[in-house]
Order: sequence, then structure tokens, then C-alpha cells
Amino acid sequence: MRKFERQKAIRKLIQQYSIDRQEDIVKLLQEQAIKVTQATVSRDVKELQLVKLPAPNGGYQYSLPAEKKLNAEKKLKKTLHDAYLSSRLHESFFLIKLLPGNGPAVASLIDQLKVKEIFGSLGDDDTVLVIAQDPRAAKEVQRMLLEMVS
Amino acid sequence: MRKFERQKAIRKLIQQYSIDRQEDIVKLLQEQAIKVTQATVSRDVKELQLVKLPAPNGGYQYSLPAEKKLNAEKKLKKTLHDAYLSSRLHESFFLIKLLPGNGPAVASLIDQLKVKEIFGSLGDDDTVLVIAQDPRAAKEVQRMLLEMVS
DNA sequence: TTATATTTTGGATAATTATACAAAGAAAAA
DNA sequence: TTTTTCTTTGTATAATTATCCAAAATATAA
Repeated sequence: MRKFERQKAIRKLIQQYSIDRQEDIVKLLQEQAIKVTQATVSRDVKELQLVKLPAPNGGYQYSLPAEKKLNAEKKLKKTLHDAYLSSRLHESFFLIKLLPGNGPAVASLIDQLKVKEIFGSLGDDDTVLVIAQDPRAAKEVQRMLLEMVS
Repeated sequence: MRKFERQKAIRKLIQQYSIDRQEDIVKLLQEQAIKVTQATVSRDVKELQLVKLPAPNGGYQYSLPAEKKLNAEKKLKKTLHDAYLSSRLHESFFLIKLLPGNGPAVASLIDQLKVKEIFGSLGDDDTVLVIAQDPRAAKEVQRMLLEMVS
């Protein structure tokens, strides 16, 4: 999906550069051959819950909502990368098989992401069950999580 | 100082209500007999480093920059309230006497506030020395900290 | 496939926020 | 005190962001 990639790119951009205008995001995306308007970026900023943070040195800067969430994502990515074995999608469920011992941590990290499509997740020793709002949402979740593995 | 009180009121307001426009802050301040324009609120928002956070349920909401800072202030207030003995101001220095054992904690909490007027602070067992940018800043700091005691 | 529903997007603009400038106010100096 | 300097504020407006609406794109159903 185009949208998800773009949002990912936006997250990367605001971490990399000091950006204080959505128009600048538009320009930087164009350099990556991603064409969008400020209107779309505004929507993305909202969905990603990015904030325009008054910087300590005067001026402003777009920023991730909380370091927490960021850290959760980093850890999840790392853990998935290390412990991921396989996964299956069925209706609203996305089931992940992991190396033994990693289930609870991964389930907890997924919860911390607070992705709106995810209703909840739970993990036993080597398995995590992610429950999405509906089958379509589950597909989104699958895409998002598999993205992290690679 | 008028400004400091107003900013304090603003902080309180955004914690109490779900506010998504600076104009609403203006209105709510008026109910407290504090008259300001949106322009001033915009400056206050910047100084307080408040952010307009996209809310999880759609919509927006002004919010404190990080819970961290808030917690630090709460703890500091509580500790000062419990352990404060006396204080003195001299040039750029503000010296606080505390019940024994509270110095390090208070110094650390003051640092966490990241008030721009404060250059740094250090504490031994029962004393904290706050070093301000200059004598005027020190007065500000004194005012702010004594405010917390009461 | 074609038709239908859903999602995403851009254009235009409304809504909101930030700031230049000048004036008022407060502090410091004389 | 008066004068000078620094800070704070409002007005007006520039700059930026959010959203309405319609079109395009995408997915789902038939």
C-alpha cells in the first residue's frame, strides 16, 4: 500500500531532519519520488499522531508523539527480527510463531504500539495472537508486522 | 508576575479540559478574569512547549510536552512542601535549605524541569544550590520555586 | 469480468497559529 | 525622580494547518 510506505517515510524524515512545516515534508517526499500534497501530509501527521513541538531553542519541530512508542517499535522490530519464525492470517486473527520465550514480550510490545486496527494481542511462550478489528484490518496488521521482520 | 500566573493557569486548563484551539484557552482564561489575546496564548504555548496532539479518537488536543516533566514538577512540589526549610537569594544563586536527605532528590528534580533560566543545580544532603543564568533569572527562579512551597 | 462500495487523494479554502511591528508596561540606571 | 533599557502585549496579518467536497484509486461483491 502506498499510504503506509509514505507514512513510514514521513516518520523517518522527521527523525532525520528538523522540520517545522508540512510543506517541507512534501518537498522531501518528492525527492523520494513520492508525490503528495500538503493536505495529505496533514492527514498523515494526524494519523501518525505527530506533534509540532516548540523546540527548546525557539522555533518548532515536528516530532514523534512520545519516545515511548518509538522505543516500543524499535524493540519490537529487533525482537521480531531475532525471534520470528512464521505467521498465519485467518479472518480477524494474525498468529505469529516465535522462538520459545518471546511470546509475552512481543504481545506486550504490540499492545504498546496502540495501532487502531488492533483490538488486542496476547502471547504465550512461543506464539502471539493479534486480534484485529476485522479481517481487513488484520491484513493491514499483517503487512505492518511482516514489514518489521524484513 | 502576571505572565507566570497566566502560564500556570494555561497548564491547568489544558489538563482539565480537552482543548483543541487557542481561542478556547483565551475564553477560559477570561472566565478567570485573565484577559489576553490569541497572540499571547500562542507565545505562551510556545514557551510552555505545549503540543497540539492528534487525539487517538480523531480530533486534536493541547497537551503537556511530556508526562515526565509533569511528574517531575509534581514530585518537586510535594518534596518541597514536605522538606523545605528556608532559602536565600544572592546574585545568580538561589540556595535552598531542606530537611536532611532531600538535597540530591530536589536538585535532580529541578534539573528535570529544564527551565531555561536555570543554568544548573546541585545538592548535598540538606542544601540545594540553584545557579541561574543571571541575577534577574535567579529572582524568577526564586519566585517559581517559592510558589511551589506554598 | 462489471458493478458497487470503500478508501484515499487533491484542489480550494476555511480555520487556526505564529509573528512583525508598534505601543504599553516594568525594571534598571542615572 | 527622570531617563533608558528590556520585556510583554495587542493589532493586524502572514504563515501554516485542517477539512469540505468531488474525483480518482482501490478493494469487494456479484
